[in-house]
Amino acid sequence: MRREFKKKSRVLLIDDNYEHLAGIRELLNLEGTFDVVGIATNITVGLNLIKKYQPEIVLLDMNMPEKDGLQGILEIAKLDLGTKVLALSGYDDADLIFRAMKLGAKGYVLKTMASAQLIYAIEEVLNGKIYLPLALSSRFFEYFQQSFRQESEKEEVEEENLLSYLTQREEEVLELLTQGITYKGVASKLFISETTVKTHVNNIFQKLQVNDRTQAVLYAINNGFLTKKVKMAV
Amino acid sequence: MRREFKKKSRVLLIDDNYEHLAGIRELLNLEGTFDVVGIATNITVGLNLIKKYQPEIVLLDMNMPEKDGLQGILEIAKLDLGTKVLALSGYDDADLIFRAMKLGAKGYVLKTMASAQLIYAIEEVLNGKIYLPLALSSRFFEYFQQSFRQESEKEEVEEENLLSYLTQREEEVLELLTQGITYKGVASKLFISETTVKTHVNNIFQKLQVNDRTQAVLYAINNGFLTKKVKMAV
DNA sequence: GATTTTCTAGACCATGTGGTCTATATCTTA
DNA sequence: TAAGATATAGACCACATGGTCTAGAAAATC
Repeated sequence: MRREFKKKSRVLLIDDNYEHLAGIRELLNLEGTFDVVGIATNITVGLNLIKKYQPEIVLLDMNMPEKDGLQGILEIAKLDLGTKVLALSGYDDADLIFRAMKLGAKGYVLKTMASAQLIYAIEEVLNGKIYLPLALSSRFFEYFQQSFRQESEKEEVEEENLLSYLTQREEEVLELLTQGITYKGVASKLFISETTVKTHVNNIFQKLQVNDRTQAVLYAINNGFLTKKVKMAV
Repeated sequence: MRREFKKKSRVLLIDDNYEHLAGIRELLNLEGTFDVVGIATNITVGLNLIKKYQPEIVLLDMNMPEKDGLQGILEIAKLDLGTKVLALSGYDDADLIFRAMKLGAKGYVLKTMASAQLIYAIEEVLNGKIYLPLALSSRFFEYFQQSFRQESEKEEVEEENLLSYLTQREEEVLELLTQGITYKGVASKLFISETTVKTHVNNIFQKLQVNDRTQAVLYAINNGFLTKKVKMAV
């Protein structure tokens, strides 16, 4: 590894708990491969220090008063300095983990974890990897899958909606309507007369309980008529 | 643990490679805590065996000809027997991992991994956990974050779209159009005359380069006019 | 202060849209 | 075989919609 010949990695710490802050600084200094370029007890100060010292990685506490950690991740990203964020938290709140990762945190570790694991996490992140301990990734995935389950359940319910009463031909017509095509256009696309299209459209309106094409299109979109084909294409 | 007093867990294997199938069966039988109730070299047969033997867990190969593994996950879920699926694959394809997890796989392991790790994965999944080895979860998260990054970049681009040329009043009118309201309705809602509404609408059409309200509404929806307010509220 | 933009609103007209009713051929289902 | 659903299509009518042009008042910008 010959890490000792490498330049030390610049690290910045943001945590509203000063004790904890000092503890981590101590730990990282002892490790010897890190250079703690700054510490801050709130986001605003932290952002200024980041701009000033351009650390490679920021250890960011998630549970802070005022501007919370999620906001912090966003704002650090906005600086566009390529700063990596390793989220720190006292709790393994699935929602928080999910959102932090979604916003681009490179990792998420619990404060209760062994210091060796923290060091390891930092190194992994510095090496360009994303690090989430097994216990947390497990929580993350439960949340992740649950959100998709809810989505698909909602979709199933939606399949029992008014759209299901449409005949195949009516669906074809509706699909063209959702592209903003006129009667004439639909007629020529489906090789039927304009009046036939009108008949279909009128039947669609009655089945969807709407009065005009705009409402029909809106109903279709809101009830997954279009997305069904695109979305979740396995 | 006293695992030896527990009932053996019913396991089913699906993999188009019979050699591999037999190998895993051997491994699990040696382990002693599993009861391999069936093996199949394709999804269709596998589904029938699942219905028959109702295994607690299915080890499902992702890379199969014809019906692929993702389809398999979906169809096993549709059986609604609470069968847990542990995905097996030869490659750490991020997209495949992402989609498998999205569809509800309880875990994902590589065929190249040590057998002890496979056993561990199976046990974790049987215990109701979701198991993704660090290397794979790392790949998953890269993919996951990238998809969100693209999404937000796309949104930023979209803010530079034709919608931005609309005046405030025109936006108000458009918003009402997206609710399927007529000229008359818009006029009374905004306390202006119907002809004024028409003027606004015509201006909107020109700015959005469309010919009718349906297309305008579609443009608005597709370009985040409505969702912008709701979506991604951190 | 002059210019531009925005919001307002009218007139006129062609055409698209929606409502209703009738009707035939085909196909499915009871 | 009769009944029902579906796809087709015509006629007629009222009105909503879209295109174009003109124009005044207010606000913003230069």
